[in-house]
Amino acid sequence: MEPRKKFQRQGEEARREQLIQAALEAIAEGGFPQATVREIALRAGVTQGLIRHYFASKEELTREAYRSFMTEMIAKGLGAIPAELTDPAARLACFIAATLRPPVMTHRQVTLWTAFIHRTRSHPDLAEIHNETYVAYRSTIQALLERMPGTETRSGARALAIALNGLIDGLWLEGATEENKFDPEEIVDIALMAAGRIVEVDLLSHKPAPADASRHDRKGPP
Amino acid sequence: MEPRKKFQRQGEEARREQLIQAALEAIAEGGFPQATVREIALRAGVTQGLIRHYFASKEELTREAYRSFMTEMIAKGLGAIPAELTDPAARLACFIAATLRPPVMTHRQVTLWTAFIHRTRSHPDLAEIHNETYVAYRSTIQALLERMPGTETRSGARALAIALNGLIDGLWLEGATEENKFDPEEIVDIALMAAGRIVEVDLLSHKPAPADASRHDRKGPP
DNA sequence: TCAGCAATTATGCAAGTGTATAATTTGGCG
DNA sequence: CGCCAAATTATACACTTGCATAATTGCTGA
Repeated sequence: MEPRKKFQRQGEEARREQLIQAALEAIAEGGFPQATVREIALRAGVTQGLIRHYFASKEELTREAYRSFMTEMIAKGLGAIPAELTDPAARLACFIAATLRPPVMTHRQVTLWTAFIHRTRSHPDLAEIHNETYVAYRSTIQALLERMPGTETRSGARALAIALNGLIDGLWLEGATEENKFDPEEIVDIALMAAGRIVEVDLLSHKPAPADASRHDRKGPP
Repeated sequence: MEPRKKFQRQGEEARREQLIQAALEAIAEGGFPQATVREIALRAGVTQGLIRHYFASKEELTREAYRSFMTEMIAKGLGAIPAELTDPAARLACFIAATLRPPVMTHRQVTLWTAFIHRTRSHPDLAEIHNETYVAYRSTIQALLERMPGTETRSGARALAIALNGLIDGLWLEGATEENKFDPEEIVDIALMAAGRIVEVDLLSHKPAPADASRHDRKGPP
């Protein structure tokens, strides 16, 4: 008879986070149907009973994973705007570029998004999370627009924010779909060109330089 | 003992179409997980064995449903452009407006799209269908652009087509998500404004009148 | 050190899934 | 009419799923 599996105890917080990450990994790699309780447990290196111990149901784990995913993604986009940058156009350009580059525009991210967005349609609790994060996202854009020329009226700002939001979302979706192999920076250039024309301000001249990929895996100088 | 169910024979073509429509209905209403073989059969008014008789597997039914759905949706958008319309700007405006109005921009359509797009990530055969239809869609836009000013160079036309495609897709997705209750025509106006600025041509003046809803359910005059 | 409790594993179960196969009915054709 | 292939129904099966519950183990505090 095989011996019982050895294990280490972990704090509640760490385990929950670990299970959430394992769930996201499973969904990203195999799609939602493959992300069974057993598969998630396997990836987390635990047995399936533990999931039930920390989450009342698989639905609850799904909810938390969705919230974690969306929150983190928005933070990544906003975090790319340097605090010391004051020019509204430059800030907007920064946000757009960050949204259309890794780690936000990624095959994995889009896959996860598509997985959740469908569930959103039949699960009101997921729809609520979608709403919260979506509103936060669009008001972010609107805030970036507010100090720019041509946005004197509220209705004007609203329309521009909706248009920009659509453009960015659409390009994000398009750009991370594996088959349309775009040059990494092409989507950013197109987005800045188009967004600039929509708000009638030159954004391309404020394009931030892409992160240097050669330094990506390094923590310090060689 | 209950008597065996009575049935009528139908031609192969009719049955296949019927099953495909039932599958789409099931997916649209209950999401992909609810669209089981039994559920689809129930909606089609047949027993589950029949599905297997016409489709080698559920996967095959899914494929055909996806293809049918996408083909029909593209046709709806293109079909809205009157043949006698020659002005390129007017034709583009027509296409955009049709894409952002019913029956293309609809909660049901977006729900179906989200259902399939996720499956696309793990099923190469579905990804292939996605690609086919997607390429057709974007080259449609590019064709509409080709005779417009500012698209002299190929690269210019390509960039504009990508931008426009992103804008339209993003607004389509946004506009049919139930929570953001937009005024029906608001999205169209915003799209024409933004697209017009991107291609630097006035599109709003070419906006086609919305279909008269009051005549919708009528076949003829009262 | 050791008892006790929470964390974790192990096992089982009922429901639902896609699919295979056998049994019937239908409609057309001689 | 009567027959036969094809269409359709009915039944069964093996498998997976989420969840519940019992059995163990690791850790901590006295």
